[in-house]
Amino acid sequence: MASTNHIPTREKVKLTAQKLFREKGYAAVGMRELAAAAGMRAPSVYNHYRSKDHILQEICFDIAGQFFKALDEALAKEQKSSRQLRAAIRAHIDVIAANLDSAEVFFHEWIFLEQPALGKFKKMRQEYARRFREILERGIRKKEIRKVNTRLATFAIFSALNATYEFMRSDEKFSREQMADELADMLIKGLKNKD
Amino acid sequence: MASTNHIPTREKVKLTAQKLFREKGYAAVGMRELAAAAGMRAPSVYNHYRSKDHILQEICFDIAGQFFKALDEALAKEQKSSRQLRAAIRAHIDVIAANLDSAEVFFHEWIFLEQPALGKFKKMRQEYARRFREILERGIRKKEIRKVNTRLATFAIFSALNATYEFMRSDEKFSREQMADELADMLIKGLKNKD
DNA sequence: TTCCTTTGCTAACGAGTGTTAGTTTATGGC
DNA sequence: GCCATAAACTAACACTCGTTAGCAAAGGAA
Repeated sequence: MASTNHIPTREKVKLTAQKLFREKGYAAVGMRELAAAAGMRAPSVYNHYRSKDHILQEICFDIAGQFFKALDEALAKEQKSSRQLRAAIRAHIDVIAANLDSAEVFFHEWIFLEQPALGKFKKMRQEYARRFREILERGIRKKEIRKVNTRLATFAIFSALNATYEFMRSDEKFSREQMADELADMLIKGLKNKD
Repeated sequence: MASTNHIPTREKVKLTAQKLFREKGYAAVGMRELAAAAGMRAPSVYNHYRSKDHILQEICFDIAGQFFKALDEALAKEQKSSRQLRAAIRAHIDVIAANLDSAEVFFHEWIFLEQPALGKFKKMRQEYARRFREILERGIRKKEIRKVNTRLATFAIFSALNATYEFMRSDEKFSREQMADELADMLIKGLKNKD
């Protein structure tokens, strides 16, 4: 039975889960709470999802797919490394902005995934990071980017980017484009004044 | 009864909690599991801590105090803004490095604090961020730092710094000093090559 | 050694957990 | 309208949760 908002019930469960998991943490949200927030009783959720873990899996892997897709598309448009870096940053932020709740779940709650999905997810995270690192390494080889520890830099870039959800929640006066540009500037040009 | 390692039992409970809360998340670690890992039964923990929440409080507020202390000491030694920023970054990383487990609990698990501790903690976070932002704003006024959105920059800096625990766990070949310097360089000078 | 306090234990409480099984209701197709 | 299926429900299972109460053991001081 589709809900009254024309959102399919399964989708509603997922959206509700994203929100609650993000607000309270996966482990602290029970199926009864989730079901009630979605407008049903807990056992009904099992008509749509096999288990609580499967909800988490779908949330995490869906948005992971979006990050990869956005990155691929962004990289396909640019050749120069610092431009690629900027485009990658932009792509990453766009995905976060379009999926605030699930992005937060993706960043924080994946540790609760059960095997074998957990192992698969870890590999995906590593692969995505590797692609960012490649951009940096290419840029270093071409002398476009300073010689840095690319592993450390990748960690720093990701965490800076991944915290943008907090900023997005607190200040809506920024367009995505502006924020992406400012962040990219900060990371690429640094904070020090050149005057 | 002090444990056989000459670590007071209460301290052992705390260290164990830090580790488990960080590994599995506060909500997913039960008192029975925590007690067993500390070498006792769950009800015995209540001889040392009033509640599970009080353990979390002590973890969070203790390290918060360390962050503030380290920051104050670092700022007292420097006057120039970009040097202050570097010192602040260094101080922050030092605290993380010395308290890997509790730092992670501090970053991720504070949302589980119960009121009124939660409200108090949020204020502390904001105050700490405000101090960083002040460094940036002072530097901008003195033209030492580029004109940036200081709120966004503070978010980015913090998250970049706060993710260093992940890097510290994965690669021990770096000294703290080196890592602090490289991160500070990345944030202050940026990634782009000036050659 | 004795006594008191602290700290460990066992047993249990009242509450919550994810999920299954079976029944009832709603929906969609003919 | 009828029928089959999907999706909602209730009841309940087996388990876990944080914690209290009371007893036992250990440690420290006199």
